[in-house]
Amino acid sequence: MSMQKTVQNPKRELFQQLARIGTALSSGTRLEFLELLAQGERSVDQLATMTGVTVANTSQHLQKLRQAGLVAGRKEGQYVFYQLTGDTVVGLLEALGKVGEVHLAEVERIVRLYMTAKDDLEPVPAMELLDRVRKGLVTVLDVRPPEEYAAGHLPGAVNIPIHELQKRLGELPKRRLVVAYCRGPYCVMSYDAVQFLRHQGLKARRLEAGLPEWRRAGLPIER
Amino acid sequence: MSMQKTVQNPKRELFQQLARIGTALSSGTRLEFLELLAQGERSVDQLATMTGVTVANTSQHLQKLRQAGLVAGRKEGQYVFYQLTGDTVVGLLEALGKVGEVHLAEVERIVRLYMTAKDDLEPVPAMELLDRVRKGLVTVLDVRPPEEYAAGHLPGAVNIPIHELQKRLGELPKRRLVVAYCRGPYCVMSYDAVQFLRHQGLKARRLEAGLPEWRRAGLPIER
DNA sequence: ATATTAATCAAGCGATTGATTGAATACTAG
DNA sequence: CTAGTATTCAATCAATCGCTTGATTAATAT
Repeated sequence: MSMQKTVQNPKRELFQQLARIGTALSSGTRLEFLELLAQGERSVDQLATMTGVTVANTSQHLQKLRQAGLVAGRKEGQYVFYQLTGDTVVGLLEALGKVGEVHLAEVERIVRLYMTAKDDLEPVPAMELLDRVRKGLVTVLDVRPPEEYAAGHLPGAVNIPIHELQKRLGELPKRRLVVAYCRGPYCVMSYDAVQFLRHQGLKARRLEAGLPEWRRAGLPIER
Repeated sequence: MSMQKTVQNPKRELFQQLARIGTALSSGTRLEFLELLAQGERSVDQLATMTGVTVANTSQHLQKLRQAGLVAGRKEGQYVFYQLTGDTVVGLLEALGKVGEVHLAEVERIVRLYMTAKDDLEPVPAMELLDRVRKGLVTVLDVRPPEEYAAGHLPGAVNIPIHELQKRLGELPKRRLVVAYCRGPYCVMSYDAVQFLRHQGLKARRLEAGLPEWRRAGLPIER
């Protein structure tokens, strides 16, 4: 009943505040929203339909994320577009994923199971790629939907959404190395693309990071 | 009532698992434990007395952290010593703090209020320091308790706990630059030390990171 | 105006959380 | 063995969480 704002230990108060961010990360659904928002801004019902979550529910989740300072909303017409508040948030998600892969057996299992064997599809480090692209030694393939590609993509990247890969196979070089990427470390599309291309006899590898990580690393982006 | 393990979308399952880590970070008390454990391993009641939390409560928190894969326990005699499972966890805490400082107004306020004006006590980047230490241009001051110093410290660092700083002031050079550090970005001791030393007419600055961040960056450590 | 669509608000539900308390295990010292 | 200590387990309770439902507030279109 007492509403006294006990001015406690400042450090404790600080951790209490940081814990609000932790709470924001404590729901799988919210993490899913964050990963989608890492690709660019989205409206509420875009997020709702993409995840299959109720609109009202989506709205509430977004408000929790906003209270934690992770996202910000921008009203345009009757739409409200949300986006991440900065690259530090992408860094936080990266760190979270890294810890999960290393220290949570269950996560490691899922990654290994569904993201196709990592050993077989060894990824390309981001730094290495830039050089090779400049020298024209590799073709960079963006397998995301055209809207996401339009909002920003790797320099010189070709955009062929994963579903059109089969019929547009001719656009890719037969001998040169193709490096595929998509949304991030947990985006399955680039895994599938590499697997498919290899099956077609092409030389294909996967980019280690997705676009958000690429941008966060301060590497150039094309529009 | 139904306990069916709905084999849903693998990505959803993955985020569900990562959310467990988020849940572990959703309590200020647990974050406090994590920060303490970043200094080195601690027994349950060490942590309990350091934070003023009940032993039983501490034990339960630690178990949640363990279930999230963030800490691991090692039994020795009648004690159980807990420690972080790896440097990735330190990285996660760093990322969390960074997001908080940048995007949570409340955190920024607390840091500015209690951690003493940042502008006035501009910190030294870690990389810069290593060079200057090798050249003998600066004195590195570790203001943590002797036990923590013994468990690992910066190369060539002098250990003078914050409480003994006044009476052992003679051990520090009057003209040379003194760089103080302690546990991490939210450790107030190094701020206080710098403020005190400056008041005594010495040249003093603060190290940006604490020991955990230093170690995580792969920089050398002395024992 | 009326209807439509996007987003939020408000109330209610079962499930989970953080903390307390007291008992139950371990291990050590005498 | 007994006494003491460190840790965990088990039960409890208020508070919070995630989600659903239905109403409400905006902006757009007819």
